[in-house]
Amino acid sequence: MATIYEVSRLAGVSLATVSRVINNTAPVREATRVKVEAAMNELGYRPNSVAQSLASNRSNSIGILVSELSGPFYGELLSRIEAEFRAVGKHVIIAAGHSDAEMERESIEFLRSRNCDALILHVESVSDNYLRGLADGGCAFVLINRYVRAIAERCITLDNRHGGYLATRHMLQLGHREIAYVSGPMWKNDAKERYAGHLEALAEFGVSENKALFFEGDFQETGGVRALQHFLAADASFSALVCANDEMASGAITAAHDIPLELPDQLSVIGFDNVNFSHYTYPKLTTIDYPIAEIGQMAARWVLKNVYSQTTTELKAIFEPRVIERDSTQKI
Amino acid sequence: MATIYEVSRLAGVSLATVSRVINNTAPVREATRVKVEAAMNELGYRPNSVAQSLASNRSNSIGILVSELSGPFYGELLSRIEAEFRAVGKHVIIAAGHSDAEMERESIEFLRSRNCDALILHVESVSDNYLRGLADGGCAFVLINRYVRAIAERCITLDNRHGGYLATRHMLQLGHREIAYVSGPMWKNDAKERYAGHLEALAEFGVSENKALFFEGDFQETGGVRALQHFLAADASFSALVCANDEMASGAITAAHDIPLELPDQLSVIGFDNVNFSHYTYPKLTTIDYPIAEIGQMAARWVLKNVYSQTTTELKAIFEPRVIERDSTQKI
DNA sequence: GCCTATGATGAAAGCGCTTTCATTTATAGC
DNA sequence: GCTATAAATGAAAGCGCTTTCATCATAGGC
Repeated sequence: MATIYEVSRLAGVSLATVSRVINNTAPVREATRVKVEAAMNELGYRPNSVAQSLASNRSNSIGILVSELSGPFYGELLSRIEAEFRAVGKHVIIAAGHSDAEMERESIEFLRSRNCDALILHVESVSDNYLRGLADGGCAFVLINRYVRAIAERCITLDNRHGGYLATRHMLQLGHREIAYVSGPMWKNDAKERYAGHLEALAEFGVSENKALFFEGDFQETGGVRALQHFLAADASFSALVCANDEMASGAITAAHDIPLELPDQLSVIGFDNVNFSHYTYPKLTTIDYPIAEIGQMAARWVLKNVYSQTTTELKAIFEPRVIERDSTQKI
Repeated sequence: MATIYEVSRLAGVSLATVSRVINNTAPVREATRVKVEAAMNELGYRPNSVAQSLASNRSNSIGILVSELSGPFYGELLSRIEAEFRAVGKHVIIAAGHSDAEMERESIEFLRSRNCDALILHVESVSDNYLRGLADGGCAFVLINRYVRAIAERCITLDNRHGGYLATRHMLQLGHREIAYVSGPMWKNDAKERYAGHLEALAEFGVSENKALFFEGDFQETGGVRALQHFLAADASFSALVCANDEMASGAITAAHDIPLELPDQLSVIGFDNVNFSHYTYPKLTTIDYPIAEIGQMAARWVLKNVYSQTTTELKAIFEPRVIERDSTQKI
């Protein structure tokens, strides 16, 4: 691989000048630029990005930490973030935190040791305090899907509470009054918020909460299966099932088929997230849209603006969910 | 951030010695090692990976190019590859090629310009010739899910033909004789191979091919929908539907529900890939397992062995598919 | 034509590490 | 105790770039 030195020799100019034409960082006479470009072409020169990083103290790499690389949710996120950075010649290093505090911390350290210019973090288990400390320590990062007051300006979130509210309100507006709720793990913030929204909608319609119609699942498909079995075994009476995510909704639908229960005639089901398999269920799942790609895009733009000082469109910190009505819900 | 120089000063040794304890690259007296480690701890020293890369000509980064970052298929692949490299302190840079020759080429160049030590490529559009040239050019890469004879030692593939064979044989063994086939785009190699396997199974059972029962789809859900509509509109007679991937199978199932057609009573459907949503369909999809995670793992090990000279378990180049029987197929 | 302001360019000093080679120190053999 | 050998360490030269600072060329103002 040719180096900048060889290019400078061939073009008959100094290293500095070649660097200038590469980075367009200072005016260069047209004739000189042409000479340099010709030399670069002749040698098939490509700058060594590692050397550039060392000298400029910029790696042009952004670390992304998500809980899982697989699963329908994060793929879209990564996809959008990658596209956004790729367009400006920066690259993305990925790591998985697996919803475990220790692994999340270790992953963050790993990414930092890689000299990332910035991090985009989707962490669930690490403490608010840790994140605050990270920010104080001068680490450039933006937080996705989590709100930490002390570093509010770095948080990009979905209004989960409103989403929970919309889901249950949708059922209420269809006339349902006996509404079972399958929550995610209550230690997870989004699970708590969605549930709070659920209660809010119930209250608004004057429906009192029935503890027998609450089940804490695990955000996995099996959680939905167990939830439905639990409600049925307890002989609970309900015409609608609100699930805190699509995986559990899908599990519940599967379990319902096995009973069998006619959907949506005997039971209306709504999910949350609008992951891309949600229309593969039968009946197609009504759900709450989680604009994860947009959120990823916004996170990327946050980095572009705050770390790379690029002017960009207005940043948006809170995204609004909305109901996607398909076939799994119905008037009672 | 502390530098190696400060550590050496504090420990009262030379740069070289500190480097030796960091990399464990030459024997260091125990007492010295302890001093150095104490100094590193005191300063909270972490080596600058960019400087390491520049000096050692090793970036410890591996570029991964897949068609899409989203979608059920690639997530698992990335997940496994990341885990494998992470365990040995290396990181993964990702890029998407979007099944477009130009973008694939550009992505490869992008990754190379990032000084990746090796590339793991899942490319569909770029030519065999280009790949051969890449190999000749000294680029270290391994190819996933594609076989190019000239660089066979770099290819890790699934036996797609055998998979296609298994899918159709499964139907034949259930007693089906009128079997419709929904192919992927025939310019894609795996689509061609799977179809070849289909024909092989038909031949083995003495069933002659019926052109009216072939449809070329796009590997997308809509392709499956259109396929079923096409066959029905043509008034074709068939009791089984073999789809070249799960997306199309899912589309076909959706379309069948709309007719409505009782599944699997009136029609047996089989997919291919065993992506993670395939059991969300109703009835749960019988399919051919594509061990994508294992393939990813093998690709990572190929790199570990051939690029980083690590001793590792035996490498395997061809993986075998197998039938995953669920509820969408049934004896006739 | 001379002076100044400005635009172009080059020399050279890093960036933080690895690695070679020479030197020093410890170990063993007698 | 002395030499031959091995083990441990240090000095210094890069790795390929960016960036500061000084210098040189050019053009306009009078």
